[in-house]
Amino acid sequence: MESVFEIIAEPNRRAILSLLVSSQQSVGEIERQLRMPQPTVSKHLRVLREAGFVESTVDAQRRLYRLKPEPFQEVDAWLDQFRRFWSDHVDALERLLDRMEESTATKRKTRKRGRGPNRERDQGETK
Amino acid sequence: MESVFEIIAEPNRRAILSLLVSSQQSVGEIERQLRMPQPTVSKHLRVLREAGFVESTVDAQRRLYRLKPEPFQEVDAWLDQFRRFWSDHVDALERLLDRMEESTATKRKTRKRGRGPNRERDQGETK
DNA sequence: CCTTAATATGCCTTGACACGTATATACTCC
DNA sequence: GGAGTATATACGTGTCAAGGCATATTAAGG
Repeated sequence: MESVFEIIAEPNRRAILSLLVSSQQSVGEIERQLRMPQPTVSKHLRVLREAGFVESTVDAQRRLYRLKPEPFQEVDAWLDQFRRFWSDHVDALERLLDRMEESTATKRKTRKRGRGPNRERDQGETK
Repeated sequence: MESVFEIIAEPNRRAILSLLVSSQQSVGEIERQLRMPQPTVSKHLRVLREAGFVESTVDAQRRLYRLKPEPFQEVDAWLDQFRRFWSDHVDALERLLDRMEESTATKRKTRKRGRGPNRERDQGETK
């Protein structure tokens, strides 16, 4: 189970991670909310912990699990190389929409610019 | 092979995707650069194509593969729910560094704010 | 202590998928 | 149209990880 990508490939693990966004949770709480057998939860948590996605503290017989940021940043870093590329496309789409608006004389001034970082544009190839 | 996450879980596929960032490539070029057997390349390309990561056009007997943006955006969208969380941590780290700088009287004024979007801060729990 | 609750671990089975090797398909050029 | 090149597909095999079920571990509380 090498990479962070293999870790998040598993749907149940993604579900657990999403659950933990709101706040830390005990194994039992996760078990109940996701309706999955307790051993399954524990095993996935183990994988997630060893991969650095979560950490746990002890509260009596409970263990409280919470997220850790690093692995997510790693995924984000990988995505980064593709951001330039895909914002080119978003921009092309926006330009297209702009032209359509213009010609239809639809009066919307500002469109919220998308979530793409690396906004140093201009380097054609909108093939 | 349901989700985009399973697709990018495979190292060779990630390698192919990274290759295609620079420009479109033929199967043979990928094969040579990554030193992997041609059937392997073709199979991975098939998976990537069916998942919408790449598309191909025909150039005589060659097929040129290039990236498509949508699946990457999907991954990015998933990451989004965690960004708030992890930028909290980055911010905490930055505050820490700021304090250290202050006390050591080190004279660096502006630190480049990290790559974290969703910069609507303030909602503690930097436990 | 013994019981109950909460969580972890072990073992087994099963299915998915990556790979290798062989072969099929498609296109080009002489 | 036959040889050569580029790419796709088919099939058999091995590996690995997820799930189910049973059981071990640890803590709490009477």
